Amino acid sequence: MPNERRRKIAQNSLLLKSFSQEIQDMVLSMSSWREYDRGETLFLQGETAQAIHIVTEGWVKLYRIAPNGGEAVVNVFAKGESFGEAVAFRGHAYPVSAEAVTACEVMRIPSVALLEAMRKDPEIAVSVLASTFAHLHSLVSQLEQLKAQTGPQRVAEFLLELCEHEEGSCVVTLPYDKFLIAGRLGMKPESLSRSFAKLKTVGVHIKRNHAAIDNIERLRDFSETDPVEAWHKAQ
Amino acid sequence: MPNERRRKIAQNSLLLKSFSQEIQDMVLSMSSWREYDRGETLFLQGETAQAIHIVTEGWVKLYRIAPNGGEAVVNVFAKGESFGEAVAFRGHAYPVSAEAVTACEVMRIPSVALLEAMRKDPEIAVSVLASTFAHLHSLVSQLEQLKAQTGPQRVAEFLLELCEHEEGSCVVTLPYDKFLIAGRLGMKPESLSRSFAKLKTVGVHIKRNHAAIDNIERLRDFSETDPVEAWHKAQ
DNA sequence: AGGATTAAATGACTATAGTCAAGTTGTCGG
DNA sequence: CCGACAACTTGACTATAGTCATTTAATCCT
Repeated sequence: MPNERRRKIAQNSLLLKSFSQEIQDMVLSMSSWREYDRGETLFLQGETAQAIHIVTEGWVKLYRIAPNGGEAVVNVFAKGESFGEAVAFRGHAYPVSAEAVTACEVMRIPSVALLEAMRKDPEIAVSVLASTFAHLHSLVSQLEQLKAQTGPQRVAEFLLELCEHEEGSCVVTLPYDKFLIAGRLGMKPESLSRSFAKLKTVGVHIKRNHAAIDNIERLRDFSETDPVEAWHKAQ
Repeated sequence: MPNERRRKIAQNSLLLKSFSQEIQDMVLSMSSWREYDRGETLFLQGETAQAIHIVTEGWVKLYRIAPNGGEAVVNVFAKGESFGEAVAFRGHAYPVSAEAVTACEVMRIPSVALLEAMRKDPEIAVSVLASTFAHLHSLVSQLEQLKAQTGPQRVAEFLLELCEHEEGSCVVTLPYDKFLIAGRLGMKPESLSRSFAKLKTVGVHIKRNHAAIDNIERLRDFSETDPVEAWHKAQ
């Protein structure tokens, strides 16, 4: 039975937050919950999905191993985020594998719980769709970044997403190790390191797992500039 | 009011095919339908979605313009495919723009039609999720390809998806022009051209808009091999 | 059929990112 | 405080893909 802190985080997730109190309680009472060590596997691609997951602590990565052996990080989820909605609902095979990248806590909502909730209130389906749409949107953004931006620009955008503010300067904490950030951005750790070095010219300084951004607008400008211009600026 | 041919195609779409006859009729009676010339815009990113689209003839591309001006083709849809489910349902802004890449016919299902259908039969939501999941899955595959495969390997995979069979030889028709194929695969037309040239060494020959594949298994082998090995093979 | 227009292929060159190897820094346990 | 280990950075080199210019081929239009 989930404790209070976990309940709260799960209830605030995009998936559950618009449910009525009653349905939230029902769903949560059917859910189980587990801790994972760093590096542990939650599920593998090809397994049949029977549950939706909500991260209540730590970070979980979804990745895919291509037939040629290459790993592609599809997404990394933080506390309060859910994944696997659309798959679990249909009982399909997972198209990705999931692994704990830090020690973490994950809530597991059996798909039958949601199907039952949906029967009580068809509006539930709209919430599930909303979560799924958020994932869809995030994938579309990633595709855009990979196809239309250079490495340093993707890194800039990644940092900007971590910023709380829209302007001025700030210091952000890198949420997970650089190896994983590189994977998430579709590059090798060495390239990430070189991208960071290039960003020095637009006022970004990396120290341990913190990035100091002198001027957020300047960084945004860099990420939104044409690659060839950006190159001149970074000289 | 949709004619018979269009009805049939729409009814066979992943979105509508599992609906009961009655609900299909209701949804279709609320739908409208339009022809577009090549190059015409169906909608632009940022517009509010109020309908789901089903292609009943021709090809439609979804693309996104990055802030730096780069275009990223997110997907290209053929006859019988639907898009925009998750967005329309929520009334969000489209995250992508849509354009006719050939002259085409598109059916427009207002989201209210589906919401009403869902109220009659909550199982409808499962169909919508199924379609959405298919899109999600396709995006995940694309990400994997971009992150973990070389250009020629992506082209090989693209050709394999067009094949009807699993083995032997075959001739496939390139569904749209090379400029668009290049965009879909995240490369420039010149690179696509060079990729085709490399695929000659694994028995692929391009003539006009047809690709002759001598041996499907050999091509699959190429697309699934480690990039460095693939390089030696293609020498 | 023939010239005009567009699509595609090729060549030369550059940039961007990957690879491999060596160095640096930081962390943790004793 | 020191050594061992891991994470990260840097350097040299290579490959892969992008850019720009040019050639070749295909299509269109009277």
